[in-house]
Amino acid sequence: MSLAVADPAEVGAVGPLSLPAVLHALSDPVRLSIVSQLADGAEHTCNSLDVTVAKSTCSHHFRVLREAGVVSQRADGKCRFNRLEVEALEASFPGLLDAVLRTSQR
Amino acid sequence: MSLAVADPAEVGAVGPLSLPAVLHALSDPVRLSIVSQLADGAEHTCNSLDVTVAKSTCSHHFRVLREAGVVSQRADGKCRFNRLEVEALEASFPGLLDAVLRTSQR
DNA sequence: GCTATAGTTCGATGCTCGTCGTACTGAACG
DNA sequence: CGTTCAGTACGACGAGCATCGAACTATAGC
Repeated sequence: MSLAVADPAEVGAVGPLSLPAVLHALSDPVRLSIVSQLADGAEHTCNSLDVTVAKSTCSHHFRVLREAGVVSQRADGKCRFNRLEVEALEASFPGLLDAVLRTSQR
Repeated sequence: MSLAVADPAEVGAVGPLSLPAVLHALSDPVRLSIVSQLADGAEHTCNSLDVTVAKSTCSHHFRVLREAGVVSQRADGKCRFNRLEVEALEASFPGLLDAVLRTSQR
């Protein structure tokens, strides 16, 4: 069964946005790279990103980012488009994303 | 012997200040609380902080923060005074500390 | 010299995490 | 219907981590 209710790792996991969870999600180099690549504002599929890990590992990292509320996912046909949750992050932790991206993108 | 050379967890661990390491150091609730309490700019000893963990655990957390370059330590008699490395953090990751403190202090 | 105090170090323990390959699901396209 | 493609779920494995108590070091005070 899969009725698309509020799964823990559902697409737009709208939780209280815990700061430790967000910081932990950003503390992994692979996830930091993902977030960095997602920062162009466009939607990306898992495959369209430049990651050096296996597919399942990539899926795991997206799950962590999703559960922390850092990214959201939208299914469209075969693909799942991922988006940085810029507004939600900015609302909860103003300036945090900017500070992280400023140094990780360079 | 202890000639005060460059130990890995020396007082003023001046490394390249890795962003993942800093984020990981800040991603633990206990350490976040420590940093938050250190944010008044004053120096604190381990004992003068309000932490709920054992002494050895506290020492461990300070070590992690030290190795990430988030805090530095100064020995004076029996006590070790800890300081937030505001300048170093601001130089490496401008705005990051502010963004973290703004939401964790409230 | 003893004792109290502040912190570190040292196992030990149990949990979490990052990684992988494989199996699975679900959609598109013949 | 069968196949391919995108992504997830499931173990499994090794490493790291948070936690503790106990032993240790070093300083200060008596």
